Amino acid sequence: MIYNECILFHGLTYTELKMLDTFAEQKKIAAGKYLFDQNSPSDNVYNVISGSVTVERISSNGRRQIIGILYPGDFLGITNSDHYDYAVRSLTDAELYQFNRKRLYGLAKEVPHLKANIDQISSTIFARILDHLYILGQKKAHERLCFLFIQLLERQPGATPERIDLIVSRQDMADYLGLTIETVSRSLAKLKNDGVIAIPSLNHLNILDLDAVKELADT
Amino acid sequence: MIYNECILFHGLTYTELKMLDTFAEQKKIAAGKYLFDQNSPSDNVYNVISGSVTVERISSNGRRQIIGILYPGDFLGITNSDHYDYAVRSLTDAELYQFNRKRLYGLAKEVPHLKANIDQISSTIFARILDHLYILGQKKAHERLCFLFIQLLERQPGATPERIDLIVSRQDMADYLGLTIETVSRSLAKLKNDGVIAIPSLNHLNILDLDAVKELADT
DNA sequence: CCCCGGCCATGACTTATGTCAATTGGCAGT
DNA sequence: ACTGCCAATTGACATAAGTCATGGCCGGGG
Repeated sequence: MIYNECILFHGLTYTELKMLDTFAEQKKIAAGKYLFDQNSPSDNVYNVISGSVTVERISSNGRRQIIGILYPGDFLGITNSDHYDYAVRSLTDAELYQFNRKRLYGLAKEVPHLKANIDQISSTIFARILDHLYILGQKKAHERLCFLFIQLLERQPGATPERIDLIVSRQDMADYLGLTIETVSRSLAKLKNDGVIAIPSLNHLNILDLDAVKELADT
Repeated sequence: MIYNECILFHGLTYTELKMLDTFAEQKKIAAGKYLFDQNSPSDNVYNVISGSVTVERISSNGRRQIIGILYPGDFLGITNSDHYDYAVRSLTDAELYQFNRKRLYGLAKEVPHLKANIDQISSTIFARILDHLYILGQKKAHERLCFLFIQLLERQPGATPERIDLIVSRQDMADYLGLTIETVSRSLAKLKNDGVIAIPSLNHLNILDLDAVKELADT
């Protein structure tokens, strides 16, 4: 059990942690690979240790919606269904902890603290999805981008307003925000012209006017 | 305890049901009224008994996003947070069961079956939100409308393809689908012209080509 | 060092959706 | 039956976003 700061483990006894450990596995995945596909059986719950992954849904006609961008500490695969209704792809080389779902849920029945932690995680995910839903329904392109910036700033390790590493491609931004890549490009240009942000290099974002970004992103 | 078919109660003993009953109250609410406002303390969990309500989020600048349309049997207010991050408004006169949230969750700790039922409900809500998110990110106006039609058809009591009562106004449709009322009107006209649907009167929908609607709505 | 290929940016144009305003249509109350 | 009201439709127009095409930039492999 090398990753102990995880919310899943809060308040558990040493014995309980040891039991978790019996069905936890460490998993590595290369950048751009899929951890699992949409509709595959929901055998495991994962916890991101390092790197970054996206949760995405692809429809029969090829349109893709990115549902979430996950960082170390984040969970995925928590569901009551017997299959995932999304796929998970790595943005970077990534390491994850993999827990057998059935056994994790079984243990959670015995250990109230563990169950409470899982519920807390679900609740956080739900709140994020609601924000995202609102953004997609009501916001214009440049506002959606600001929403993304705030997400990156708040959640990406090491991010500061002065420097945020854009590990997502323009296409990923588009798929996360329900836009096309060209609209993303143009909206970035607009925000640059307005002096709200700067993009010193392709994959570096500098938020010049944080208040403006927050205002535009506001849910 | 007059409403016994509810999923929340599946598998509970008579004694357990009696305990639930001690903190359940029946609540009536007139059409168009708010059951609670956004950011109000999350004191209760509700179960819709009759009528229909919407879950909605309104931002500081006045834009409104309807997150869900709920029917008898549906739950709302399930959260781990101490406040709701949405408001609930009735579309029709409605009756609901109100459960004190703290006491319900307390009982759920004692009664694993009850906890499992709550988890099942949360899971269903989550799946719906994911579909909705995808629709808002990727679909055109007339496709979004078809998505709504399928929702109504599947969930509204008494709905058949030949006759669906539109208890939602055009504005509600717009706010649910992230569109304007005019676009809703025009997209309805388009679907009528294409022979996919008919609207015999303002609030009655007749799906003429169900396959086409399903195809357009597909998530 | 140079070339190639994958992103990204940008321009020109199209289209979907939003905005504003006028009109219609149904319904309730008199 | 008339009136007034509210919701929905429709038209004319504006604008945001999508589409298609081109060219630039940068990094990796030869």
